Amino acid sequence: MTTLHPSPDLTRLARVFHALSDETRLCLVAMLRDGERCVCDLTAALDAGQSRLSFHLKTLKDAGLVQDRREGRWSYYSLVPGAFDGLDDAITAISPGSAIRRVKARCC
Amino acid sequence: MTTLHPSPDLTRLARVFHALSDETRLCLVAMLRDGERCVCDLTAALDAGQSRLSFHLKTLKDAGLVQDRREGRWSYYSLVPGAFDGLDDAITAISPGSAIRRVKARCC
DNA sequence: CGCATACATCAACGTTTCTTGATTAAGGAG
DNA sequence: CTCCTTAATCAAGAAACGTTGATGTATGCG
Repeated sequence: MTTLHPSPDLTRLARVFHALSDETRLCLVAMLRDGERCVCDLTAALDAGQSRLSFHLKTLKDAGLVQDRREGRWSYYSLVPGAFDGLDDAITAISPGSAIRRVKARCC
Repeated sequence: MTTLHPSPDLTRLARVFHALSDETRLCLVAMLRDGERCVCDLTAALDAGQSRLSFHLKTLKDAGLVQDRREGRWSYYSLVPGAFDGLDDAITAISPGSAIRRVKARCC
């Protein structure tokens, strides 16, 4: 769940890439690189509507890239440790030599 | 154009990720890892409609991930050398320490 | 308690993306 | 030239996506 290494499942990989395929979400990831942030900070920094960010944060969360933590009235988001490690490897893994064989039966 | 290193422009990065956010396209990338392939081979291997693959190949091409070459009646597609290098770096680059500052003025 | 804040969720809408089948263009075989 | 093949492109429709404003749900303050 935290790293892409073990099972470069195509569906999951596609979802991760989809999560990263939006500028707003890339900005969110960028900000979270600094560390944990509450939604209000992100909203202020990005000058974006609250429900809009909520939507994008959910997308990132569903892709397993960020996690949230409630504290009082605030939600704090942060990057899932290691979630970005091995993205290159995952791509490389989509190759005849490795996990692709399983996939091939299904799609290639 | 071939590598992501020099300018981790958010728009371009988002487009690359979008190109990789589809299972069919990930399969295509996987097959092209083996080397150059003509469209008819890809169509046969993926058991997909011709115009469908043409669409996805165009998407990958527009993102700068694959290139094509005409030879007689056939079109041969292959991965753009180095296009996948530095994807990790690009993600890392979306961080407060580096190019993000330029971006921040625009979006963060 | 009532009220304000922080955030998620929903509903509606416009936009983009993907799929399918038809058409078009260009190459080669006869 | 005619016909077949390969593949790009187009047009139409379906599905997914992203935005906005409204509503819902906690939490905390007075």
